[in-house]
Amino acid sequence: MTLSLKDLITQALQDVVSKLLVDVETNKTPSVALTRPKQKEHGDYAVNIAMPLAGLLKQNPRQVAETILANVQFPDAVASAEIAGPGFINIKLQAGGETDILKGILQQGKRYGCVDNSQGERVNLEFVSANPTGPMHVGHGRGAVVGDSLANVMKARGYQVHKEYYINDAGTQIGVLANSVWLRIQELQDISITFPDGAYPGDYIIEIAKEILETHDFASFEAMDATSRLQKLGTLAVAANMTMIRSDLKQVGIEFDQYFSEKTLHESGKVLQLIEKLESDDLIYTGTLPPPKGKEVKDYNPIEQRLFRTTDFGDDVDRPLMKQDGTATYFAADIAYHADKFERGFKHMIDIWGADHGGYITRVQAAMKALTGLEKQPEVLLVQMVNLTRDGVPFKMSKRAGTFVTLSEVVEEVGKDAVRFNFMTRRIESQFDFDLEAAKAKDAENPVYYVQYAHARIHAVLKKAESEGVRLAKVGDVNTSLLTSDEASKLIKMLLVYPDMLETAADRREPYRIATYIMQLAAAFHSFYHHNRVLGVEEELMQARLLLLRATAQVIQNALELLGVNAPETM
RNA sequence: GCGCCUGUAGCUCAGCUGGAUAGAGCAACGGACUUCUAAUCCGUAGGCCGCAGGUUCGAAUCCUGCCAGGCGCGCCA
Repeated sequence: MTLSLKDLITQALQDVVSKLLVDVETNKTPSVALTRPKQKEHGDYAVNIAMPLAGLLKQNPRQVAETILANVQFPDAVASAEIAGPGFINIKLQAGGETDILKGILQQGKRYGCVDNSQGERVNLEFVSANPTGPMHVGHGRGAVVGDSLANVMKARGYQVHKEYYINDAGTQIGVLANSVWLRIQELQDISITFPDGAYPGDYIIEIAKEILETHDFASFEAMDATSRLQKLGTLAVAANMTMIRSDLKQVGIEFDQYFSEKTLHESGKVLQLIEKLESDDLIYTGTLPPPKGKEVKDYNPIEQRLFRTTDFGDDVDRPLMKQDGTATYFAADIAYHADKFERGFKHMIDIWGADHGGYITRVQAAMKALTGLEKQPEVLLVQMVNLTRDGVPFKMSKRAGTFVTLSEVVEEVGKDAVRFNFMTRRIESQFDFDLEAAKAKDAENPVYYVQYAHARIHAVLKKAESEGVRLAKVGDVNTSLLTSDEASKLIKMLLVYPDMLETAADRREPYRIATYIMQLAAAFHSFYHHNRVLGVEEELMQARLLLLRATAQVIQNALELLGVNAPETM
């Protein structure tokens, strides 16, 4: 791996820092961090290292900066370094010092910004995991898009990512689903039914009922006893829903490496084995839980039950693993699931959950600590709620009432690219107001068209060049140091920052950075385009500008691909 | 009552784990198409960074306490 210019400068400074600290007693050596200053006058890079050092050396920052500059051995590409403000060191590079890297972008192509690492850390990334009781709604869509993009960035930065979907195909909800389908099946046979409050009212249940009747005799269900009928219908309905969910996911360009069924955990006995193990490790005792806070519980009656000592591992209260009816709780299955991931060799797990599961994090992590000794596993990313509006008027979403808006409907209405890009324009910690009309609008309000337009524009120029018989010079022969205009410098800077941006996006699990970045990159390009003519200028300069355009197109394409968004050549 | 998330321009959001004069887009106003795609660009205006303390050379960023909004708090998943 070759060191970038930035790395070389950082190293040169770091060496001096270590030397200066030789005689100082300290347990920490401040690390040099180059930044890109906002103001052009502050040079190409700036370092604040003199400030933290000043405290340790008991000198004033500017003095320290002088000492550093007197001793540092910068690489040749550094034109000047001067002290500014309270003690910043501003570094200016030779004119065109970094423009060479543009050539690297074209040589690396799709790999620019990526890290090759076959030894990269294995990570299990679980996301979406929407219940198989209906189609995906918009809220699921956000988690899906974020998860998929995160997987892409982390892969690009050398992690080995395994994408997993946990199917909650066990528990009472499946019973409700099965019953709802059974009612609809009877209804389709003109049997009069009463549809209870608890059942799922959505029309998709009728579709599922129809589908099932296409391959199964009504009589065969009638012949069964109620329990096995519901079991059979549950299985069929889950399968139908998963087919639907997978197609919803495919519609936004998402596929998983593995779909993991909760049911199999129960059937294989893994859940019970887990409970037995905890029993034998003396982590379970008989006790009574206090009544819940928050809401009034009228008929609260304390029950004595077997409790898992999760409080010993950081949880607020101990948790039951078995319900009164003798079946396992969701929590029991979930820790069996995460334990299974661990057994499959994943020491690092990331789960993406909806904000409504926030209260669940501590108990799962506590359980995992008890079982595996791992700290803070799984690493949970909470995605805040999506508030859907149309022209500013909110939609009430309720799966129960059947009034939710499906992801599929939204994708059909506004398109995959707009959905994916829009979901990536905000940090996951902030709630998302998703307005259907705004997302659909093909105007400046919609950032996805802004960036796609930039890409298409570049290709328009390239095509024009081709049609005019312009022959692209060999990359190595292009004189990139001619790219000196303000707009060109800004654009080049944006292109150079790309690998750093990807690194933070991956390491900090902040894939939204990619979207923010592309918008800035597109802005830098549009500005360049407007002020610098590419075709028809003097040959050498034209070749340099064409190279810059190609590099820009490459980076836009790479970045959009990570977001699962198309980079069109014409619009 | 407790836990998690949020509060930055009229609106929607960035602000690179403490740096230099807090930035974009939309909306408003004023400009730029005989010239590579105007789905674009350039400019003007717009800010007690929720409030109050604290930490330090330096705070939108870290800590504490309030205020406001969202989510959650029995063997539902």
